[in-house]
Amino acid sequence: MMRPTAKDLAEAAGLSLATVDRVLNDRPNVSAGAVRKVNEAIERIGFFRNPAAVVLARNKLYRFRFVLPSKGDQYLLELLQRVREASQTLKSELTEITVDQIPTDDPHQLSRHLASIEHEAVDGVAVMAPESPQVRDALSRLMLRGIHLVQFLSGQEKLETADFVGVDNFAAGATAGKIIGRFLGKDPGKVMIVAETMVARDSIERRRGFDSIINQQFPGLTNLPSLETYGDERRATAIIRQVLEHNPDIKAAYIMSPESRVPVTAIRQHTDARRIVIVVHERTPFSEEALRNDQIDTIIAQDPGHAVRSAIRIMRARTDEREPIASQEKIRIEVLLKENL
Amino acid sequence: MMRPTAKDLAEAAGLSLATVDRVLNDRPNVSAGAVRKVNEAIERIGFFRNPAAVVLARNKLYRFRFVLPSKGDQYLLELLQRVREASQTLKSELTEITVDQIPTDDPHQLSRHLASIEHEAVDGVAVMAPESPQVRDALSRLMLRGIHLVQFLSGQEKLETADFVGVDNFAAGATAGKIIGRFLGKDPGKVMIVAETMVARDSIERRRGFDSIINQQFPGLTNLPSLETYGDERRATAIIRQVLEHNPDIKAAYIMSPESRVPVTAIRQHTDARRIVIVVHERTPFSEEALRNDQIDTIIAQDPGHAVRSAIRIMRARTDEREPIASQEKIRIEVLLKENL
DNA sequence: AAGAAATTGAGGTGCGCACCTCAAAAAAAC
DNA sequence: GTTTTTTTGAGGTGCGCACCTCAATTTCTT
Repeated sequence: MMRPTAKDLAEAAGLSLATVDRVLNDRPNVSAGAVRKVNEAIERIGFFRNPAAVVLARNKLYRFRFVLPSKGDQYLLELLQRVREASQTLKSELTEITVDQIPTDDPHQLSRHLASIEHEAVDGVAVMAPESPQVRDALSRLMLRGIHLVQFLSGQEKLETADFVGVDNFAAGATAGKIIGRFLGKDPGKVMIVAETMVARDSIERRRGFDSIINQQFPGLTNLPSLETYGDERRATAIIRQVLEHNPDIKAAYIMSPESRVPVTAIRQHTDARRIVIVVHERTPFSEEALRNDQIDTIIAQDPGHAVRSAIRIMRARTDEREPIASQEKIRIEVLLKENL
Repeated sequence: MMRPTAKDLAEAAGLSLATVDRVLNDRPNVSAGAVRKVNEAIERIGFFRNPAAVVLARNKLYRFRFVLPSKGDQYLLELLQRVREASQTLKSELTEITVDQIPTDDPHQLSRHLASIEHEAVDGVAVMAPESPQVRDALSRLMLRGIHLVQFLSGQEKLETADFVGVDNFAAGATAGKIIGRFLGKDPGKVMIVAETMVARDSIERRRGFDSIINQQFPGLTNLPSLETYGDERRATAIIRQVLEHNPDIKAAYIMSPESRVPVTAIRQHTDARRIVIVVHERTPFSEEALRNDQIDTIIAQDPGHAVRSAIRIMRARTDEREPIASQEKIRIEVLLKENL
């Protein structure tokens, strides 16, 4: 009836509590036979450590940190909000979460910052930053110091030994392509593609996914070269306008950057008469509103709340030396229409 | 530096540990002044009970139960699988989950079963069952007995005092309508709609949502009356065939029931030449495969794993007398294409 | 003012485990 | 066979809280 305790386990294994404790906690000086006996008994009586007792006895705080860009778009704000929420909720669960905002586009500064993170201060770090060899090295060294790393929402080339939280950007691009292709039907036309920069790995993969679908399945459509805004509003508005004027047969636009306000506004200003299909990334107050007002047609999103919680769960599991549950930690590529917002 | 403990709290409040304990656990014989002092001190020093210690001291198991239909489709199997998974994971977290499979379409039997659930045996129950006044009463009585109820994935009319886990079926139907409308473009045509039965509230709401979008936004399309399969394969195949033959201008099909194998197979048999758009509900091995093979175009899904975990989290929160975190517990209407499976 | 009732304090126990020490027993090495 | 090393056992402490008892103090009654 009652859950078996370690004492029951010791009895079942025919050993003392001390030996059982040694086996359970991988302490030295245990014979192979004892290990076997204990494991057998665990199976036999169905023993589980009471996690509450473990936490209490270890009396340890989980200390996790998010390293995020210092400036960014609305999506970043959403993300920060979710981290704060999670932090609040987890305060009562022995988990302390801090956020460092760093100019992540400066590899020097970022890797210096990463180098300054001590194992004494933190158990796990979730980093969202663009790729660079320096950063990659800094991350590797972080892991060597025994800190559990989560590569958070894209950026770096995947380190094999680190966990990753985020979507498959090739698939995300492909999904955008499929939506645009199907919404346009058989009419031929051109597709405008806007990115903040094509240096980032995310943009490259999205573009590849997008191209692959359009080229294979929608031969009537032609993808224009990617427009890069460099986060500059004036530049963005100008080049979008120019491209729209030179290509009256543009039927759709794919905004790959998480910041969609500037491109969408620019497009809408110059296409009053034409109704072109627009697909953007990430759910933000702006994109949500735009979807509601029929300014855009679809949002391809990854739920930031999910991502944050998933990263935390993974860091927690790693700290406990457990395997994360893969199925639960996969971030879905969400397709949002006005109807399922 | 250290987390404040109850002892620190007592000191800060200028009271004894015993009184603090009385306040924290709502025990009798405490003056209003003491309550005030303690609450003030809690705010001041930022006290949180160590949940691990609470669980350990209370030494109590969470006992939750899922009441599900006894027979059903692949989606039900998925659901059972997810419940088993969660049950396995939570075994190590003092949570015990049982499943009762009941012929939920027999209100007598179901309400008798619900009546037999004792508060001594279970802290919370998640019920998935079609609506009926009898069942509704049985559920109300269940709650009066102090058992926390979650209305699980549709079925009953919502009880105000109970929690609900599931999607908005009107919105789900609307989403299906939007997809079909946009995929078909401007071509006029008819849409076939298949349900298991139109008695169930879910089907009715999905149909209403679907109709509202098609009628408002896609005037070229006409929705045919709902075909009811009653879960009978032969009947389903026959009526689908008949309707397809009588309506050569059918351009799309919306399968509302979670069982999509029979209708999709029937449709594909009789539309080799025509390529009609098919939207189905729920991700199952069949629907997933069909999407991969281009037999269908879109799946509207609600993640069963999510739903199960959400129901458990809610029952747990209620048992702890905490508020569930609403934002985390909302089940999304997922739009699945081949690309974002 | 005396008795009754309500409130507070002091102190103990147990929840299940981690972590520690010291002695005893068993196995290995010589 | 003796010494060294390894393995085991017994026992204790503390983690932070819930829950209980009994006595002491305060507040309310009349």
